[in-house]
Amino acid sequence: MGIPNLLRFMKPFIEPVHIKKYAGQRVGIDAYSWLHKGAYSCSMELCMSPKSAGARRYISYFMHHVNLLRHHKVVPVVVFDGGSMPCKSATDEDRHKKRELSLVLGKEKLEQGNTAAAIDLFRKAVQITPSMAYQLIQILKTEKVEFVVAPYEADAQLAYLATLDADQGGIAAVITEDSDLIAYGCTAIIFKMDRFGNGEEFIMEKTLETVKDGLCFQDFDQNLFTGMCILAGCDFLPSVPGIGTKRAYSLISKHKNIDLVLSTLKLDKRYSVPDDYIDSFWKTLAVFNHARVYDVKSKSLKHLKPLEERYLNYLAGDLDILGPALAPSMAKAIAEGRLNPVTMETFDEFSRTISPIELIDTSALNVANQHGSQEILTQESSITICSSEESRDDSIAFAADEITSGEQRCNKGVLALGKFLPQKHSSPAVECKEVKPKNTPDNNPFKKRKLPTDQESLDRNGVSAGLCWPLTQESVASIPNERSSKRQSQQEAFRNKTNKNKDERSGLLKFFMRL
DNA sequence: CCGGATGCCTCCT
DNA sequence: GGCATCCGG
Repeated sequence: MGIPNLLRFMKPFIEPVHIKKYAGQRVGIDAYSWLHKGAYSCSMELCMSPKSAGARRYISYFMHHVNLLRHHKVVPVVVFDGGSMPCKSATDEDRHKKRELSLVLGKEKLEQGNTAAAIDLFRKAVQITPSMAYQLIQILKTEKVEFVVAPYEADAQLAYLATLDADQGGIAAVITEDSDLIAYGCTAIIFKMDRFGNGEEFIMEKTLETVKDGLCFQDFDQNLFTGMCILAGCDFLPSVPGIGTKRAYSLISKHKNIDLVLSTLKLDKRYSVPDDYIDSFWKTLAVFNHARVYDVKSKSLKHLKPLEERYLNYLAGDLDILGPALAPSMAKAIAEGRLNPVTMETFDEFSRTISPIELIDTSALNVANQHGSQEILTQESSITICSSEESRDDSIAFAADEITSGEQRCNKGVLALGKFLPQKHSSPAVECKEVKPKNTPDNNPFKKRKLPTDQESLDRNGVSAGLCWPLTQESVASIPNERSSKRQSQQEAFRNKTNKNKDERSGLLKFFMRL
């Protein structure tokens, strides 16, 4: 849901822009926003006959926008969400249930012959599945459009790419609908881009130095800015009741210090601050600062902003709030769209019934040919993820999940795959079919804090509760050594938890050692 | 004035 | 996901 009202609040710093401003540059695309809008045009088909040609109109929509960018000599870099996408938070759970209800009601209406009402309900039932993303990826590959599947949040991946130079695979701006990009400190964002290339632009640097409409961020650094966003409420942590963007801004603006803001808030009798709020706040800030992203160069996971080794050790047992680490082979497979980041399944080739070329309509192809893949290829992008060498990937596909099969991906199983996965290949090959991922890892435990419905997640929260936060600038400088024994036991607990899932994992391990 | 809850819209014609 | 609107503190 992003940060409620943040865009409206930031309106004075958002200006009209046309995409041609970025001619000759690389621009990142939050795939979810175009997928969702595109799906709206074929919601009924997606609900009733997901494998029909009509159900792929969302791909035409997407490619139209891609080709619009190419037409203006902008190089698109498409970024998909990775783990934990379908079961993000409690509110997502609610939405999911509402969508399922709409689907059922829609089918009823259709049977009754009330098409108009049915269409209305199907629109409310639209969901973006990994399968849809996978099908789009096949087209992006044939069209030589660069893409990457983020290990977790696409937003974090986009913010990371925005920090890199173009020759390192970086992007000059991000196209999205999601205000979270602001919280991640993304340098340049284009919101609400329409099919003609008009949008609204947010530039972080400009915002931090301009005074407008009584708003002034001149004394804000990135942490204060992100802190303001977290206070106003975000997907990871709901705001203290009564606090929205304006009060968040006032508080940060007044104290210019997060510790002070939090302690002031805690003492203020007008608000009831949950006991674990301050703790959670710092964790959330750590997620926005150090989220796991995929580094194309090293083909492994990195942190959005570097997390120094000593902090890594310090946080050892608690790093799962960033989502489990993934072995490079796995991170790579996810990033390249070969592995379903939610279920961790690869697939069987039989699940894919349509060849990529059949998925795209001819009009899209014509436009593509006009503006040409050629020029895109000649653009220097030393890091093109989807290279032709991977044509073998065409035989692999996401399991063709129906639009209705949400809950199987919303797995309550707790499994930290992460740092205990082997980093080297060494073992005999194992058939894909032996990969048994039914009990899939829950990718972002921190988010699950919002819905601690099962005992395991409660246990885990119990474990995290005793950890060594916060990571304020002050406290980071003086990490206490005396906590080492505590840390040790936490690590041990973590290890035990991981071992418990060893068997479930072994199939996966064997498979990935082969990669 | 401020924040929160609610309900409608995103496609394309 | 956003946005407009109305309502309650």
